[in-house]
Amino acid sequence: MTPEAFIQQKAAAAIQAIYNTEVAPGSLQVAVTRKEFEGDYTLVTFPLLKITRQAPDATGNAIGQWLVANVPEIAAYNSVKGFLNLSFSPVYWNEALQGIAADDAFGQLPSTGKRIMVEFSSPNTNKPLHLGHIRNNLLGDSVSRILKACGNEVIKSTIVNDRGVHICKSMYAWEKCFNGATPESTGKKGDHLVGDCYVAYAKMEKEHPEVIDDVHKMLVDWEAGDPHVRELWAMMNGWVYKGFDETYAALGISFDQVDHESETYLLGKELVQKGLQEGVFVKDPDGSVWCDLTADGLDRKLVLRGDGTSVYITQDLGTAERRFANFKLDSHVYVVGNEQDYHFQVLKLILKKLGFAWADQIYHLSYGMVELPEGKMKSREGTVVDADDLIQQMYEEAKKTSEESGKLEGMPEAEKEALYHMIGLGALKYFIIKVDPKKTMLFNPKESIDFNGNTGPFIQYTHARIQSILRKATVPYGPADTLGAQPSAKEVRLIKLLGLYPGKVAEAGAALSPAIIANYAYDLAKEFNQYYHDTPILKEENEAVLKFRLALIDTLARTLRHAMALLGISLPERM
RNA sequence: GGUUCCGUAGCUCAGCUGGAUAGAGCAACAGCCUUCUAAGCUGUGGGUCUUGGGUUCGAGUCCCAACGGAAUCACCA
Repeated sequence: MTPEAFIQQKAAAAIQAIYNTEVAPGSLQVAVTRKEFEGDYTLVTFPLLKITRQAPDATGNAIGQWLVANVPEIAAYNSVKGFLNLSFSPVYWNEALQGIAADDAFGQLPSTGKRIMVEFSSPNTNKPLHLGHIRNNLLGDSVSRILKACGNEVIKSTIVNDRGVHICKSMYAWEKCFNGATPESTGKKGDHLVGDCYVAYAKMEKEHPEVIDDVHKMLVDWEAGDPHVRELWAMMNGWVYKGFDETYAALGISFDQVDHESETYLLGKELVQKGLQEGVFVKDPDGSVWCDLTADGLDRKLVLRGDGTSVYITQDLGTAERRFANFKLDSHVYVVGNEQDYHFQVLKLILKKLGFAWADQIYHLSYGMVELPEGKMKSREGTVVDADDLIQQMYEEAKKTSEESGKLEGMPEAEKEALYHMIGLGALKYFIIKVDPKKTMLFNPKESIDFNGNTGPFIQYTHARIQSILRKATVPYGPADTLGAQPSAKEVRLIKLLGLYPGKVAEAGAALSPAIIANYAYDLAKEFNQYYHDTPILKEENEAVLKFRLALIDTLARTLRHAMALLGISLPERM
């Protein structure tokens, strides 16, 4: 039970005893005491005045007195202007810490028995990944880990947009003006080469607008299964996949289920027929099929063209239906930019009209764009921040900082390399993930990403500090030692923070917001560094106190590792 | 024009279901390494929480309106 819930329960008993009135424990307001006041948790008494018929302070005093007299865990109280501040006994905190230290699965919530699919990344195959994709990938990966920690079974999925006019554009340009260039012949990553083709095409179209007709013919040929076009398509997509795989590997991201639009783009057509029969859709004289959403405050939405071909939402309807059926999903999270808010609103609504009960279990994790100081990234103007470049840049920054510090002497070269990657990635991931997903965020390439302050490396560094102490410890220690000494005020603060963690995991899962975990991890690291600064650990002569502290910081390190792992960030032993 | 999201320190961001004097980091300035890792710690300065109403004992938080910014409203994906 959390300390808040404990106080709610006991305060309700107090009110019952003193005022002979029953209140629901959950309705009582309990918050962490502000640090300028004495106490651990605060009961807000204002809402109780109607029951007590007393002034705020008198109410606080009455309840406080009863609690101290009847609840052994509560050691002291003071009442200030309607705020009843309660202090727990030291033993309470010892036991709280012990509970956490002895729990190997601390941070892992009980199973819900639910299966959730998280779709993210879903790239186009005509250009390399950029910073916007990184935000998508990191959010999707992290949310998957968080939902797992919340006790769900999670299936990470992506749908590769491998067909359509965009890839035909790259194919067209490659045939016209790349002289058979390949990743091997140019030494270029495949996705970058195909991206170059796309840029080259844009230039061609500007000078000769008629080339678009050839591209459209290519698309028609593709759909007809023309061997030459299919072969070219397969080859170029193959290059892109290889390039993407490298980027995913560098980011530490993987999928359980990979779909390709070339295989799913025809899905949803039967669903349209079903909708027509049920009167959910209507057919216009030209043969096109629509869903009328005007009664819901939206427009009419096309679901099938007059020539019988599908539009984007057609296959999305079909894909959703197939996934819920095939995987027996309880819910489905789509990590897609906020530019598609309207699309998902419509998608859910149509699925609901088609009678699917699970339509309400579709969540659009809508995230904001990443902007540069000059505004939006534009591939045509060359202001896109390339994912591979950025990852490389962070690695170099980490290497430089590490070498300057000189702390890695004697470490094997291979280990150093791995560490630079870990730190560079940690900086990048944390930078992106600490921001509330729904907010537009700013990236300034000139300032790059900091390694000081509220950053990934700060937390990694904190962890390395703790591990350094634990390595040097000469006495054994374990969960039982958490009972061996009375915690100081700073130690109580740390234990209190630790206790918040499972709640933060639940909160992050409910809000689909990894930022909650990131900010928590920062608070915990920050608090430890203050503690570290003025509390010597290894120098402590009282062995019971020494062991208590070792057990405490070991638990801290473990919790930091767990939290950061939910963000896909590893913490080093040294740095 | 309709809908949705956003607006907190010079900059980047926190702020839990409404609670006490709105917090961090960066940048600026001043300190702390013969002492467990200075990627750290301590301190100073910096705010009409866009504005105006409303609900409430109490509003950065909830409601309404205005202003500013973004996205979207395709037989594109």
